[in-house]
Amino acid sequence: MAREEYHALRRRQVAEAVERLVAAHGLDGVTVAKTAAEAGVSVGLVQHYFASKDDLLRYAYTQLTERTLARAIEQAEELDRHRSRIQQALAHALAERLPLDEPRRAEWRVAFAFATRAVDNPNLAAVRNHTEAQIRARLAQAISNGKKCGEVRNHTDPDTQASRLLAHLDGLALHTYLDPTALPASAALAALHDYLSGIFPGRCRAHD
Amino acid sequence: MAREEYHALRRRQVAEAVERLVAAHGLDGVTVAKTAAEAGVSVGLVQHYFASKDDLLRYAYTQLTERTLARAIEQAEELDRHRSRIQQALAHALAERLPLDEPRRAEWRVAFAFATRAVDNPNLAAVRNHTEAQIRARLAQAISNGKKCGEVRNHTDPDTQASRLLAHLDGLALHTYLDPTALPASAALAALHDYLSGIFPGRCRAHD
DNA sequence: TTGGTTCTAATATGGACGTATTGTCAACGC
DNA sequence: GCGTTGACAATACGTCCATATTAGAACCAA
Repeated sequence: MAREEYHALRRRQVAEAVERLVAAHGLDGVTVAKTAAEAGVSVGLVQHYFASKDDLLRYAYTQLTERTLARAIEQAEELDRHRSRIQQALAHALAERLPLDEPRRAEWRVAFAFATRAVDNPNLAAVRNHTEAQIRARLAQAISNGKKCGEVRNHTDPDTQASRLLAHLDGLALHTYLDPTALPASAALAALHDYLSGIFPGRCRAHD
Repeated sequence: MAREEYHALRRRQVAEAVERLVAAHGLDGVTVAKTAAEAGVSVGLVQHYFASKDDLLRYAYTQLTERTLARAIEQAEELDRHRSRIQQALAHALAERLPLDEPRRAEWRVAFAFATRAVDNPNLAAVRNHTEAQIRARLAQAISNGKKCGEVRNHTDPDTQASRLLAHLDGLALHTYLDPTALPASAALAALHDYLSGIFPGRCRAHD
């Protein structure tokens, strides 16, 4: 294995340990020593691969956002290949972001922990805003496509609706996460579908 | 001043110092020593009035939620007295929860910090869920009133819509808070109004 | 072989923090 | 008057943490 590959691999191993710790005990529960133990390495190794704890957290967060974004894109493209309605494709892709079951709940927990810390941490904020901008752009593109296709009304503004959709999604996710009795996962999913129906009231006139 | 009053006053003074610290430096920035300094008292005093740091935070959070809830209710009742449309009254009351300007941003920051910590802290979670339930109930009541009045469609389910409305609101607040460039405060407010228009499409047939 | 990086580990350091302990002083009941 | 209790302050204690330091092992170059 090339030296560089090895380097990247090690960093990923440690970053994954961070994720597990955040999922289990929150961001406050992450310490360098615990991370090293979780990854089965020494503190020195962690220090060798990361200049500081902040550096470590930033890397872990970047890793996480890139992975989830890639998965969402893949989801959307998969459904696109099957010529589903845009609304359907979005519903599936966005549902990935809802804490519907335990694995997704854990992922959301980690992503959210980082997002909130990003408020006071410009490094993390940069990572978050970059990813969010990508997602928003893709959503806007999807809505724009919907207009050409006839699923979306002509006077709909893609950028505005994309922002609102994302906010709505995260609001549902937040509430389901914080108090699942008040907003059960199924209710959140139903709300997402209804909201999407509001943006995509029509039928696609034709596929190609 | 009665013994008990004095006691309550002291506790409030300290809790207010906690709020200022959270607003300025986040929940992580709150230490017992800093709280004492901010309140202009000694560490011993804080210890005297609060059994533990957790106790202190719980009290501060309770204080905060009660105050904001009372303000929202007052807002709504004020507008009710002026016989505004229910939609208008809700719009005003709910806008209080959006980080539209610096003071509200600071308040939201504090409330949000506690809400997120509530995930790992059953004590704080109890405080949060209790308040949220009250708000949801009032929203549902407002929507229900809207049905009787003709502002709301007959097939609308008040509880469901109240939950979704609250989630939407918090999603907007969250996004505006985390990245005001992506979702400016004005856009969040506009989104809230549009969303409310969806629930309240009609006109009130009559007042009394 | 020698010498120098790179990788990994163990341990040291210094600071921050929550809380316990102790002391002081005033008010109050007896 | 005198002990007791409540309000407050100062400081001590023990823990945890990020990071610095030091040391050794592995590998490659000269």
